[in-house]
Amino acid sequence: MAIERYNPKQAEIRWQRMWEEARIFETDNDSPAPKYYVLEMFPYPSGRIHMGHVRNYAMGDVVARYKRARGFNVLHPMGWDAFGMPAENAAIQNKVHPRDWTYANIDAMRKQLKSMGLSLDWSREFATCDVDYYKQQQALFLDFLAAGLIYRRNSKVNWDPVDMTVLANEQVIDGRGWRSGALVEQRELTQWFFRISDFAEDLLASLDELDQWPEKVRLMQKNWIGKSEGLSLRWEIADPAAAGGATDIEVYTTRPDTLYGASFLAIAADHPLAKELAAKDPAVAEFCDQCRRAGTSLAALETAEKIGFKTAINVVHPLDPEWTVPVYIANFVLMDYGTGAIFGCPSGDQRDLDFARKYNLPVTPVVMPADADAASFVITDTAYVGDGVMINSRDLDGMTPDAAFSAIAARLEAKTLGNAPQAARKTNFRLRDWGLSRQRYWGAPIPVIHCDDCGVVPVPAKDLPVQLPDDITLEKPGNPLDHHPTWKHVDCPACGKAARRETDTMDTFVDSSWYFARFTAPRHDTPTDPAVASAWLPVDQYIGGIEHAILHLLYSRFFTRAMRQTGHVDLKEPFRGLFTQGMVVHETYRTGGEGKPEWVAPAEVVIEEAEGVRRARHARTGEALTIGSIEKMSKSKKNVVDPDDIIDSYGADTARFFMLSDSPPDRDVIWTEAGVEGAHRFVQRVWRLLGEAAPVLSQVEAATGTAGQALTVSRAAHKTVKAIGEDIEKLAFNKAVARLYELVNTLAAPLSDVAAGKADAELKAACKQAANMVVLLIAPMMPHLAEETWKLLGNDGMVATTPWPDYDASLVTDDQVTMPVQINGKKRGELTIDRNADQAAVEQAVLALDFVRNATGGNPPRKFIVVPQRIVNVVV
RNA sequence: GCGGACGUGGCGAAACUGGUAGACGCAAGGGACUUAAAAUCCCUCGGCCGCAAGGCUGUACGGGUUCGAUUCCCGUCGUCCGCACCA
Repeated sequence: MAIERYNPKQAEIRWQRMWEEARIFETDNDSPAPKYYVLEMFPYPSGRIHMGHVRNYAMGDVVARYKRARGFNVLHPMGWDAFGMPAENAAIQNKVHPRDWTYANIDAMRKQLKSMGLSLDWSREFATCDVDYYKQQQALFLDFLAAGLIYRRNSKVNWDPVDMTVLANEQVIDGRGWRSGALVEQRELTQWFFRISDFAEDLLASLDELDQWPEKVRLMQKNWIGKSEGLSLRWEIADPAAAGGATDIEVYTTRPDTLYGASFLAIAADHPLAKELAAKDPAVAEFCDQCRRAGTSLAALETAEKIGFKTAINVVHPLDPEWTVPVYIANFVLMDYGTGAIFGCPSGDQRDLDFARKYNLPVTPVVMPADADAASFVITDTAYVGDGVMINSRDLDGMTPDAAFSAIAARLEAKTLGNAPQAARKTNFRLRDWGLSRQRYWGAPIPVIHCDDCGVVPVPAKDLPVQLPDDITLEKPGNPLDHHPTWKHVDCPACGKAARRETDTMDTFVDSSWYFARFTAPRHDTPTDPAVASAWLPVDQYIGGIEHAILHLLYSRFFTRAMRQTGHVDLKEPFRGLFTQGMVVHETYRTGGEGKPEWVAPAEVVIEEAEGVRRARHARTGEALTIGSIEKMSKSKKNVVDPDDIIDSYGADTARFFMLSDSPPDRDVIWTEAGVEGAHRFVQRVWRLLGEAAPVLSQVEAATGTAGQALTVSRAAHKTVKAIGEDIEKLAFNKAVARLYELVNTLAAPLSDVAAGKADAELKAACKQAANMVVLLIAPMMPHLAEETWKLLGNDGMVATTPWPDYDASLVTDDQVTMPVQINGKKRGELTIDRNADQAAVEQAVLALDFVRNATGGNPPRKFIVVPQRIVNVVV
């Protein structure tokens, strides 16, 4: 019987409307069902969704629909990370207000997302640029400020003197502003900071509990936090007059065990002592300037030679009053790590060694490998950083470095210099406090007021929101809020005198550090409804790109702790499960010219294959094109495929299904036209097979088969139900897809028999059951096709509200197992035997096999290994 | 430089906890149906030998442990990612 091809265009819109009208994806906070919160990283409203979004949201939607079918009360919201620079850039380029540009983009993208048929609760939607959202964020700011979690200090920033703006490190390219091209200056500005470094220890320790996070992300965060244990140690200045009165220099070291190998001290160019010397000596000043200039260019750092400036200062070795070492100012010492000063042990640190060789400083080995000979062990051009045994270290000789560390730490902690212990054990972190001030318009205003008399005065909570003005000029360089004629002028809330608003806005990372909490009660009149937030959080499954492995996730973890401290939530870790999905990549095509490639979009390319060689040519001009490497879809390489085009020609189900098939979800997936067509063939195949059998099956009650072909059908279906459930739990969507193909392949013949009227009652019943299972199994991935076929098969209600099918455990294990039989570890045959056959029975059966008898020659085998239900190995 | 991940057919991949390597898909080749095309269906598809049955070989490379290794260990090569003068 012929059946019309499936028309996704009509069906998909129809079902999207049905779901929306029935409001089945709107989540009730009061449902008694167990909660499940699945969240995909919310998008920046750039204007159009891209294939990366399709992949991300397809995955999240599988989880959401699956968990819903499993009886969970699922929260699956969507919103917009809507503040940020692109809106300002667009405003300048297109003369459109950042707000209008942003909300227009949101409208366009919402429409696109809706066409994907995602089971989202749109009633909770918000954008971070909504006044209500940033009002609540300002309230959080005030609470954090009151709790001492935010402070203000001077800090160096990258300043673009042409655009008159602060640049993020990523916006500084080769020492120049990314847009103006002007040489970037280092400026000191007063900035607001979150005290994230106070939480370093806890943020690090809690990583161990995040066992549903990728190991890779945990490791990246661990390295980013960068804990090191060492000793803070003061060296007495031998000649205080040369140091302008300072009496000691404090250094930080993780290797106090190498103290007897010390041959110099080095301080950063920004060290207070260096600044003091520079004030008196132009040569020092010149050297320090040179260090700072080199420091602005990241590229220069990699190749920078270690250079130093020898000061007139000498310091006394902490363990030998007769021993002094010189003090250098050095370009490789950083002021913002440790104390900005180090002691150099050239034998145990490559940088120190390079430095010592350059300035002819002594190199004394103090640690050698345990099996080396102390008399002959020398350091030439490679420092020895490994473990081993102490040498040339007086009474420490023979100890391990660990023991020497403790011994020296104990000795110097007990010794006093001035009126204080000379040394103290100290833990250092690489993690810096998070600067949140941005000198921009399109962000949440920082709600404080500066008063000449009262200083910094928080905006009273009743005066929130501090709303962005609409009438701004973006063409003029600098911060639009600062040069707005009236906005910043207010009266001081404390004394009533004329005062000024803070004109800085918040870093957009602030917006995304708590949105997951806001979704739990998005219209509440405080940042969260603490009881509701605590019931929903943590997010059970968070899905997004690996590019947020450090900053966004770390900031969100900090924010959750800070919100707990201020009573907004009662948990520490916001995301229980994290999944980082791979990118969508595509071949690139370019015109032949070697010098300047012209990239050509896939939509304009025709691929031909002859004699195993793929060739590309331009669809319009016929010009031969070079097929380039496979890369992340990007505008610059033009290798983008527009989701709208795909949904338009194949439907959302095909796009979703293809995004989930083939590649493991954490790996990159290659978008190919052939692959999409393969996915679409499957959509049509399911439709055809079920559709042709539907006239019969819709008249039949589903039942499990008990014998013959009916039993085979039921076994296959039940096994797949079990396997796909397990696959989705593990987010192994590619495997779930493979099993669907497999099941549909085995059902093809029986379903054709049913359609042709060649099936008996039992087979029909088994096929009905199996067909229903297929529909329910494809539903999380291809929800529209599922609804359509569900109806076709004569079932009631919507798949979206139908529970996940149960499988019969007795059907998923076979009575007989076929085990490979190996002789000396090589497979020589098979044995099919009762599943529960004991060792002796297996042994007897195996020894009776012809090829085994030939191999053993009738003799008893040397060894006989049986792994039950797995394999047999006979060693002869 | 430091840290980590990975390396399996022409391609994307699968293989539970050390137990039949290559499921499933794509591409390719052959065939059926068709006036033809599309669609659909059937067959082949790691390499070598063989008419066949079957055998040998094969998971980057070289070793090792084991009855048995894609999986564990050591070394080499390659690719990718993160951090980076962090004391």
